[in-house]
Amino acid sequence: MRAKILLVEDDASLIELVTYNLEKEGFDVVRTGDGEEALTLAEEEKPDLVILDWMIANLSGIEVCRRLRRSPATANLPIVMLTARGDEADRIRGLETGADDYMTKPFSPRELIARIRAVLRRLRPALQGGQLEFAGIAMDTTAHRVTRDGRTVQLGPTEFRLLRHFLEHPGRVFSREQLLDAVWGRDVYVEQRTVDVHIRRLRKAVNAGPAGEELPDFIRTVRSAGYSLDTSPEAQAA
Amino acid sequence: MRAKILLVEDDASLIELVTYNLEKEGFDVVRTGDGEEALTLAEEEKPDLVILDWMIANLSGIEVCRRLRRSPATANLPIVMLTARGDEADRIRGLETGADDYMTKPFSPRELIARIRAVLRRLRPALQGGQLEFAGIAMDTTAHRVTRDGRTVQLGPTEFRLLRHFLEHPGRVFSREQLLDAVWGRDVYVEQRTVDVHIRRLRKAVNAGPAGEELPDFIRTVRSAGYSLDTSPEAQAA
DNA sequence: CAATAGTGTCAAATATTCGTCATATGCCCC
DNA sequence: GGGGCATATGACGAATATTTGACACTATTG
Repeated sequence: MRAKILLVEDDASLIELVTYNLEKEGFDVVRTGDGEEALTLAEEEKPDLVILDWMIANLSGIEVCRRLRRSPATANLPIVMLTARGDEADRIRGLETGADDYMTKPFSPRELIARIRAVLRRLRPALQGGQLEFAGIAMDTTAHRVTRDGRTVQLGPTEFRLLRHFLEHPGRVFSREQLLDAVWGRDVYVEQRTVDVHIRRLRKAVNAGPAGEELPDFIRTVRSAGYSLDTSPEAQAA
Repeated sequence: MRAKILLVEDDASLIELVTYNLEKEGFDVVRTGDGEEALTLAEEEKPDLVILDWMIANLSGIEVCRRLRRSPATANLPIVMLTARGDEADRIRGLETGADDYMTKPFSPRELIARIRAVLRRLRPALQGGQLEFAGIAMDTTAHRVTRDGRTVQLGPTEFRLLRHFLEHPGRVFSREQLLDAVWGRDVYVEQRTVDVHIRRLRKAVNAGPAGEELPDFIRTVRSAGYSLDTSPEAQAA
């Protein structure tokens, strides 16, 4: 998932420089140079992070920061302040008002990116790792939660590990033996056919539609070879 | 609760300066100038944050950072790198290796404190003596008060810490072992099943409705994995 | 120092998940 | 079209994991 960044800045050349670098790094950028508008955009666009200049029109950056923190909808939005005021007192004031990081101009775009990533790494683990996704099936490994098209799917521990293994190796075909090694453990003695049963349980749970009916199967049976996530174009489209 | 800070630094005058300022601000400080020892202390002392100098004995700061991130026990420990190397490339390397913030010498102690607070505000909201809230359950960590839908909930000390831990990491699943480490302390020998009992007591206290009846459970049991705050959409709606 | 609240263990009661089997169904090749 | 396999499916007792109530013991409080 791409992270969306709200850039609040009124210096045209800086906007260009920062936008260019952010987009190059795979972020979506929304821009404004106006403090009031920044507050509106923060609510409406639901950005993952705000870069906030101190000197902007209508409302100072620090005031925007304060208001963002006060509104429940944006109280947790990560904020990186970015400004020409290099004064120690200002930096401290910015941080105490609720900014997560503070950089003074002139700054290195690469360092800005690195700091943004550091903040996001903390705040949106989902944007980093722990999150696996495939054709509408999403797994959060830290929360131990699986959803299909947004609806929670109930899985037993073994089915959970099995699905994780498939999601970690999309498309690849695994023999029953390989699956037993990877999912059950190398030294467990279990019938190979047991895998079939768990594949069945996994299919049943994940393919169950909202109205009790069947969604397209996401596991491909490869006769005489094993199973894999179905990465064929038809399955993807579904 | 006072936050404990591990200061990894070998310049005596800096140690003194930083320690003085941290203690004045109400932090507990643990110190070492040795990289290997830093790793041991990070595990044993369970600090809330590490201040890490780049140039230290035995292992470089960056290597310590890398290893802290790699070990599951310390992977989430906040790290502020602090060093004379002001090189942009070094700063970026530090941030990319997993540091949460990066300051270069010479630095202002007040700014260091402000940055530490900014990081802790994110990572350990409870240390700031704030308000934690989730789905109608509110905890005032300074007043040691918990309410559900406005009604006060009576909790024992252990249940309180347990709930706080969940509120600080919403949605994340913790094994019994992790909970014992985090809530009871690393060196306490207690049966893992004891966790179940406290989960039960916590549930009983918090889920008790006004008319003596049951509110929806806010803790999710993840079979064979542990427990978590229930952040599923269904639970949120309730 | 008595009263009360809080803790950690245990064991019985439940609840869920697992592995296997027998049978049904499908697929491929002759 | 008919073997001969391979996979799918439903059922079930066994194995695991969690919930719960009771109890003895330890802090804490006044």
